[in-house]
This record gives sequence, structure tokens and C-alpha cells, in this order.
Amino acid sequence: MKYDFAAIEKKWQERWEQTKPYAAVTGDKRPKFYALVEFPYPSAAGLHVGHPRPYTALDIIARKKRMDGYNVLFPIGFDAFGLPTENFAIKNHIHPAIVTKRNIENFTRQLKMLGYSFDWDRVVDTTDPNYYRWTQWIFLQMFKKGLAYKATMPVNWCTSCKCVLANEEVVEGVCERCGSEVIRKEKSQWMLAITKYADRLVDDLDGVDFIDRVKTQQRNWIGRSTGTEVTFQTNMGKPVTVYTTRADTLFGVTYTVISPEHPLLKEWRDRIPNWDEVEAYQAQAARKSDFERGELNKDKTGVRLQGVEVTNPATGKAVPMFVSDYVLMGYGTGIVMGVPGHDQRDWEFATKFGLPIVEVVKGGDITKEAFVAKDDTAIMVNSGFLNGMSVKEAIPAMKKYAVEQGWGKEKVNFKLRDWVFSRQRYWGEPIPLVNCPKCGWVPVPEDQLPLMLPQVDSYEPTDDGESPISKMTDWVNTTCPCCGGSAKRETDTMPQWAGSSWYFLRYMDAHNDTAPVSKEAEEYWGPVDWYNGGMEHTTLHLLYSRFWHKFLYDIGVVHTVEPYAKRTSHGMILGKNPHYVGNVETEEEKQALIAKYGNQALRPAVKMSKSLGNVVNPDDVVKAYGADTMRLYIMFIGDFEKTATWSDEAVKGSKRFLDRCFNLQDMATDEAGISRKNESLIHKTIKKVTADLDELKMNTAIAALMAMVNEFYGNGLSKGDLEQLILMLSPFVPHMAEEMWENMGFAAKYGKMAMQMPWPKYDEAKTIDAEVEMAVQINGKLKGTVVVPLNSDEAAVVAAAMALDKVKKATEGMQLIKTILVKNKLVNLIVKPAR
RNA sequence: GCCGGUGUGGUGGAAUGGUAGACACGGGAGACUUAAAAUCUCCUGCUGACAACAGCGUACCGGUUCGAGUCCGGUCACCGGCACCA
Repeated sequence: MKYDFAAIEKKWQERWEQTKPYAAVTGDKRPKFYALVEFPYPSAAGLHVGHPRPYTALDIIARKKRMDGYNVLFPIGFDAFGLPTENFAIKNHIHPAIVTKRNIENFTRQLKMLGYSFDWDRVVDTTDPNYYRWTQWIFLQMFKKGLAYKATMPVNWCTSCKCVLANEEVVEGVCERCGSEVIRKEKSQWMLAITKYADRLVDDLDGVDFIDRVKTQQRNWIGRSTGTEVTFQTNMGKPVTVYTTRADTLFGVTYTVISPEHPLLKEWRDRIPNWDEVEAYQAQAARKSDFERGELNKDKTGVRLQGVEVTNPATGKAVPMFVSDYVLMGYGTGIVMGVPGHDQRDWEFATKFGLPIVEVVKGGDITKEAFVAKDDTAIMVNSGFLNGMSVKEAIPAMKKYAVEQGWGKEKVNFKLRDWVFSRQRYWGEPIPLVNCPKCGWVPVPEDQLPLMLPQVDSYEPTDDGESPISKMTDWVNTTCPCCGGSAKRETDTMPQWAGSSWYFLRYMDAHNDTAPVSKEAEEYWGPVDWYNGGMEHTTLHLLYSRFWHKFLYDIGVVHTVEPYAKRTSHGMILGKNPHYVGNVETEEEKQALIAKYGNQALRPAVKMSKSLGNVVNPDDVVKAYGADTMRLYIMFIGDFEKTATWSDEAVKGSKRFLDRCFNLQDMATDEAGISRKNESLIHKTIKKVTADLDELKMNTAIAALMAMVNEFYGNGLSKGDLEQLILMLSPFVPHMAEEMWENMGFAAKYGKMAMQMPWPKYDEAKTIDAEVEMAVQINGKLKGTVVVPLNSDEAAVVAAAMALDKVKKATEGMQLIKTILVKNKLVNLIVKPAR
């Protein structure tokens, strides 16, 4: 029998399309299991080879859970709003909705081609008005609770996309999406107050099963720090407040610094003799992008505010104030105290401006660099009542004192900023608000949702930074829902991240037209039991959706605090680097590659890209080897969490394995049960594969199946043996498994498809052999192995070991002083020369 | 700079402190074949020309242990994230 994968896959996909064996049943009595993968952005390029890795892994988990008797929800959808589609539409003069529809069709074809067990009746499309109606609804609830607000502030502005970006979308000073320069621009923007949830977003991480690096990254991004706000009196009338995590170093303060953007400067301008200088510095700082300020300005700059004096409350001494752009307006109070002895930035600034450097913590050499004490062995000096304390003791002691004295209080700060939520683009959810001259911002009434995107002639972004929709005066001019007077609609749209912030809830009840999700459906399916997605979404989608979910919890839409019980993450699939130095022979060629491509040339594998010509298209792989081979290979490629390199050569190995499996059909004897000779092997394999699947160790599970098949080739096998193999193969390679299941008569025998059968069980007793091979070591060095009955005692094992020639030789003239026995594993004989 | 991770054959990768290199790719030999492909069987860490055998081997240096790829301390390299967050 030949393995005709094309015909087999077509046959089974058609059958599944008709019988829908993957439908999830809300309210079913079986235990529920909700497995979720990040829905794709349907790009024009189609499915990338990176998509099948997480999709296949969770498809296998979902299939295994069904075999374990769970009612599984494994849905898919499309995150279809976004700039690439809009840009494509602009370039080709096609409406984004048409482009989107086309791309979704192509993605759907490709996903079905790979045999995923998605419930296709629950597909979510974020651009569908029946969906974004509820995205708008959730936004309005936030607006009503005061979490959505409009603020004029400097924002990240992508010069190419002509659009604002959230902090999370700016990577190394450039636009995450297009790589263009990001500048700061004053703009009035809708904001979401994610910072109000900052504490909960940190604290609730303790209660979920996310891989550690996700938790760590989220904690770092939110950046909670507990410190003290200290008030310094000034000679300018008003006192100023600084934030510090090192209240213990207050005695070491020799100056203070204010951010160039600080509003207080304007108030003081008339009383600052060198105001011209200060103003020039402000202008200079404003011209720099954030990136420049961070990257290029390690060299400290600043201007002393002449005439300004502030009083250190700990010492009662006056110190000067400077303006410098190393102090950020957006964090703390925008003013910091300078402790050059124990903060490296302050040290650099003080050194440059010739300010005194005072040692208040003993242990370093503050003439060379700041001494940033971290442990509790560092001792305070020159610090009044703190002298002799450790840093660890001094921080709370000073904090307590400052509070008692009335010039200090405990304060928690976050690096997390509120979420800039408006975009000046067409292809997004319209923000459903109306601006009335009398009533201010008024929500579009809920019964008028969805607020549909208007039809426009041109989606081109405008140079003045307004949304293309702003030109649609018919749409923009409306009446105020509150007073009936004339008013204007908000023309900004929501960011790409809006639709994905709650999509997992919609899957539970995809066609509901009275609520985002019904209470019954949410209480049955929530929370997501296992969510897998890319690390690149850790501080974007994952954080945003946790925030939205917590809000929905607060307003009673969902019943759990966290949306996802478990989060795992897959590594990227890289392509071979065509410019890798290892590809060429001679030294000259290598040098030429390094000269041309730099460090790039030293990496054997790099991100796939069109320009490098190393992109692998799943369509091609499926055409050449079949979907099952594609699925198997992408799982066998390596550790799921690590990056892996695609290899066209290695794919063949997976195909070969499937051929070998298929050929077993002709080799199997008629014996219906598990054969005696393979019994132990099969039970061991079931045990191994079952355990590996739960830990997402697909590569070693497949290796165990391969080893079992290799044994079958040596031992022969029964029909019953093959039955067990088919069941275990079923989640990995569903098409071939069903074909074999039917061919061998199991479908007729059980009246079920393999995927509907219970997962094979193993008998622990049958995984244990009567005899074991044990390692024999002399002084820790391996000398050979012995085969002994299971659970042999020390005497028996030593006797067997001593019978080995090598052991005899090695122990000749030696005295045995100690024996270490690891039961059924190894014996280590410790010997020394006899006297 | 800070946080997190990784480092194992020609290659991808396996190994609860207990026989390093499972499984696979590639390579070699044989069988089948007029021949090739495919398939099947065997071999394949390095060095000592081969075998027996011996030595050396998990980035590097040191430690703990009867025993370390695994644990501890230090160093180096690479990857990811954050980056003047006071």
C-alpha cells in the first residue's frame, strides 16, 4: 500500500468539513478545556512557516484532550484591522474590506489544509461590524468609568505611518512596524488608564501559570518601585518634591535637578537671572527624540538655575538646582535629588559640573565612581542618626523619620504609562464619541452601535496628522446625542490592539447579538486553560488583554480576574543564512562575506525574509510532502520554546518516518491484541508520549514513537500493536492516522474515528522489565555493564560486576573500601591500592 | 549598564546528580536492482593508521560529590527584553 498523502488528506479534510467532529458544545457535561492560539493577522503574503509551530502544538494538545474526554474549545479567527492592509489598499486602490476578505479566505484555505481541529463555526473577524460593535461597547464602558480620557501630551509620532504609536510600539526609537524614525509631537489623544490597573497587573501574576520569562518581562515593563517622596523647601515660594528609592542617602544630596519640560520652570522664569540660557537648553532638549536623549546623551548636559536654592530637609543646608534632560518628566515628580556619591548618573553630572561628592555609604571609592550599595553589609556614614546602620536598615529608618517630620511620604511609582489609544488612520474601529460644543464628549448611544466606518474615497493619511475620515464631513457632522445640537464625531480610530484585547471571550459565544459574550457561555468556558503565543506580545497584546479583562471583571461581564490560566511561548523559526561564512571554503571568501554583511555573516540562521530568499511557504511544503509531514517536522524540529532553523533536508526524515508507519499496515499480523513481544515496549512508549505531551515536549514524544516503529521493524508486530501506534499518531498526523485506522478495520470495529477514541492507557507494571542493565564503575569511571534481575541487592550486583574481565583487571591488587549502589542503575566500586 | 535565557558530534537536537550523544539529518558499507532512485540491514563523537584496547571529550577556570552536561563560585561568547525610571 502506498502512502498517497495528497489523496488521503483531501479525503479526510472533506469528511471533517461535513461531520464537524471538533465542534465545542457550550454547557456540555464533560469537563471543559479551552485551548487558545494567537489569531493571525491575515496579511497578503499568506501563512508564514512560523504560524504552524504554535498552531500544531496546541492542535495536538486539543486533540489529546478530546481523547481524554474533554469538551474542547479550540477556536481561530482573524485580527484583521491594521496598517499593512490599509497600505496595500492605498497602493492598489482596493477597499481595505475587500483586501481583508480576500486575505482571510486565503488564510482559511491554508489553515484547513494543515488539518487543524479548529471549530470553524466560531470564527471571529475583528473587522466584522458585529464584532467591533462590542469592541466599541467595551470602550464606551471604559469611557463611562473615566478610564478613557483625552489628553494633550507629547506622543510618539511615526514619520512614515503618519500616526501616533503607543510606548509599547516604539522599539529602539523607531516604529515597531515600519522601522521609521519616531519623533515627539504634541497631540490631543484618547488615552486608556492602564496605570490604574498597574498594581493588579503585577500582583495577579502570582496566581497564574505563565512561563517565568513572560512574568518577568511583564513585571519589568510595569516597573513598580516603592520609594519615598521628599519635600524640599525652596526660596521661590513653593516647595518642590522629589522621588527616591534611596531615602537613606539623603545626607549625601549636594544638588537637585529638574526636567527641562517641567511646568514649574515657566512660573519661575522672571526670577531666574540666566533664563535665556535655560530657555535655550529647553529648546535644545525638545529637538531631540527620546531615542537620542537616551542613546547619545550619556554625556551629561545641563544649566544651573541661578537664584534658585532648595533646602535639604535632612541637613537643613541649601543646595543648587539644575535643569538637565537626564531627568524625565514622565516619571516620579520630574525633579530628582542628586546623590553623586551613590548614583552613577549623579556622579557623572556632579563631576562634569564640579559639584561636591559626599560619601554616606562606606565601601566604595567615590573619587572613581559612584558606590551603589546593594547588600545589607554596606554601612552608613556622615549621615547623622543613620550612622552605623546598614543600607537595608537605613532606608525604612529615614522613611519613618521623614514621615514623622512631615516632609516625606511613601510612594509607589510605575514605569508603565497610560495607553495612547487613538490612531489617525482609516482601517480601525471608529471611536464612538461625539464632541458637542455644549456637552463636551458624549458617547454614541449603545443602541446605535456599531458605529460603522464610513466609505471614503481615499484612505491616505493626511500630513496634518488628522485621520482620513476627518475629510468626510457628512459623517463627521452629526447631532449631539445629549442635547440634539450640532456636533462633530471623533475621527480617530482605535489601535490594532483593541480587537485582540477581548477576542478570546467572543469565541465562547461568537454569534451573540445582545452582549459581547453571554454570562452562561463565559462562566462555562472561562478562563482560557492554555494560551500559547509569541514573546513579542508580552508587553503588548498580553498586557493589554489582561487589562481589558480585569476591567470587564470589574463591570461584571466576566467571572475571573485573569483571562488566561496558563501561558506558554514558542521560539521563532529561522531560515538558513545565505551569507553565512560557513557556506564558503576559502579564507578570502569568508573575509569578503564579513566585510559585506558584518556580524550577520557569522550567524548560520537568521530571520526569514524575502530579501534573503530564505522564506519557506507552507503551501510548498504541503504540496511536496503533505500536511502531516509538515505538522510532524515542525514539532520534531527541536525544543518548542527555543528558536529553530528550518531545514529542507530534515523534512525528509519526517516524511520517511510516515512512510515507515504506513508500511506497517502490510507487516502487521492478524493478532487482535497487543503482542507479547511488544507489550513492554508499547506500554513504555505510551507512558513516555503521554508525559511529554503534557509538557509540550513534542520532539521527544515523536522520537519515542520513532524508536517504537524501529523496534516494530525488527520484531514484527500485530494488528493490536499497530492500533496503539495509530492512536498515538492521531493528534500529530490526523489524516494518515484516520486512513490507517479505516484501512485496518478499526473504524468499522469501533464505529468511531481514531480521534474519537480514548487515549491509550499504560499499565505501570508492564513498563518494568524483569532484568536491568546496570553500569559498573570503578572509582567513578565506567568499566562496563552487567545485566541482573530487577532489584538485585548489593551483594548480587557486586558479584556480577566482579565477574567482568575489565573489573577483575582494575581491582587486581586493590582493596575494596566502599560500594555505592544505585538500585537498578549503577554500582560504583571505590578501591585503593592494597598495602 | 540592568533583567532573562543559551552554549553538547559534521548538522538539528536527547539526557529526575548516576552508562553523554536518544531520535533525526548528513556520511559510509552491504542487500535488492541491468542501472539509478526508493526501500531494507549494519556502521558512524574525537585521537591513537585498523580491531581489541587505551586516552580525551558537554564554551573556559575552579569548587562540592563515590559520581557533574546537570549543583555552587568566577570568566568568555551569543540570543532576547529593558535602558538616564532616580
